[in-house]
Amino acid sequence: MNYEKFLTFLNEHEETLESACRRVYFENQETIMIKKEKTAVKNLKKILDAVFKITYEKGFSAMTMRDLSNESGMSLGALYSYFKSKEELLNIILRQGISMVTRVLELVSQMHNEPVSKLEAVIKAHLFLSEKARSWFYFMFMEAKNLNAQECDTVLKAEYHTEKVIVDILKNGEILGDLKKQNHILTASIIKAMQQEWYLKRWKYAKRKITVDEYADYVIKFVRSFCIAK
Amino acid sequence: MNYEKFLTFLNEHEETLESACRRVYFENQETIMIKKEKTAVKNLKKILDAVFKITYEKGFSAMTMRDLSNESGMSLGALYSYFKSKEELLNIILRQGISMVTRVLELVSQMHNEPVSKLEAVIKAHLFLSEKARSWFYFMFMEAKNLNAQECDTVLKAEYHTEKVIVDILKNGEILGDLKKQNHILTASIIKAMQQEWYLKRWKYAKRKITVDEYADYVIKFVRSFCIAK
DNA sequence: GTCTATACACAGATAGAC
DNA sequence: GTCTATCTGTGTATAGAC
Repeated sequence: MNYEKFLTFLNEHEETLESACRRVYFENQETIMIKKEKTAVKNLKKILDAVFKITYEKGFSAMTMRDLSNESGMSLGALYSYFKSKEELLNIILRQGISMVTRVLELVSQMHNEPVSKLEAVIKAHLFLSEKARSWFYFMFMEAKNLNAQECDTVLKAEYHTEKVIVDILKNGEILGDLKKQNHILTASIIKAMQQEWYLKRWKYAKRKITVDEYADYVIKFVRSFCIAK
Repeated sequence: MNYEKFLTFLNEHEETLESACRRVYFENQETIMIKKEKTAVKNLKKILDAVFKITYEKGFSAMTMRDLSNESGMSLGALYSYFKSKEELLNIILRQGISMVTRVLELVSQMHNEPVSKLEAVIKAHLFLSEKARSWFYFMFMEAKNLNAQECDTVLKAEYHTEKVIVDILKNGEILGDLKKQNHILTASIIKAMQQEWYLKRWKYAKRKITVDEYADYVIKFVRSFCIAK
């Protein structure tokens, strides 16, 4: 699997950015006051793009509603018919981001049985997804801590869930004898750290013209050298 | 080297949190309106502790001066005799943090010659320092992007500098035949990612009772399995 | 050196015209 | 559905008493 093939895979499974906006619309129909789906989805996309852009530069809490109005090209009043407070906007984006990651990893995970290929597939899928939706990933990482207690718990569960996906593969591979005996939690954490590096320091790799395929292959080599049984 | 020995090492080289505050005082004497060193250093420590605590919970830009006043136990007026704006406070903390990291890594780097032991020493020193000054590291990572262009450049240079320390060791080790032929920049980036993981997800390891010594040893094992020539 | 009181700007959010 | 105008609370920063 490389990045290009992964994009095709995402399209086939209705996991584009546009369908993410459609999900946001359907899951928040009580608060979104717009009736026409097409209008709502189109504007939600404009809003999200603007949020990601501004937040990348100054963070969500420093972003003012007037900033968002200018960047999205919509008026203050119009914005407030898509969410009822700035805080709710934050929650909506984070919740949808988490469910997107979970869905995709689940899909990929079910496509493989053998531990080594499953491990590689899951690592690559996460990297490729973070490349495709990099502003979303960056946003989730940087803004998750600014949530209220309840929403914060949702994020924590997601963190543990993606970790557990890796841990389970490592455990199973150890039993089958394909993978070395190791501390599963520490290995999984380190793998997650390598994945995070990609979307947190995207600018560095862009500047050095390192592609996501090159980075992914290097991570896999690194992980293999430590995990594979001899 | 373990964490306890590293703390002794820091004390011997005047790299405590208190001396960091003293440096802040001496390097900003034009803007700090307090004359008595002892008073200034004591209050700067209170201010920094309060900034780190509040910022960890809600981020720097969401921290109000009133929050800082309450948490530090100093009045608004008093705070403004230690820095002339909230933005300047941010700059001061980031600049001092960067110079602390640079100094310590330089010190440790000069104590070793042989590539493998030098690599391990530098990796561990960074991890141990981030453990000792974890709020400072967390703050630097999360708030660096909210700087103006000039200050932002300082941070970038620091990022490249710490990366270069590792790259140089890898190159030298390759020449001497101790380390494998590899992409030095990618390996260094991945090592940095593992170091970041420790201070960014400190709560996770605290909850699981994983100590910095355990984490450091695991990182070293991981790196050795990939880097050492056979 | 530190405090309280306050200036003044700007934030989030809403009402009501179109 | 979207706009403009505006309310009201809260932000940073300062002035001047102690």
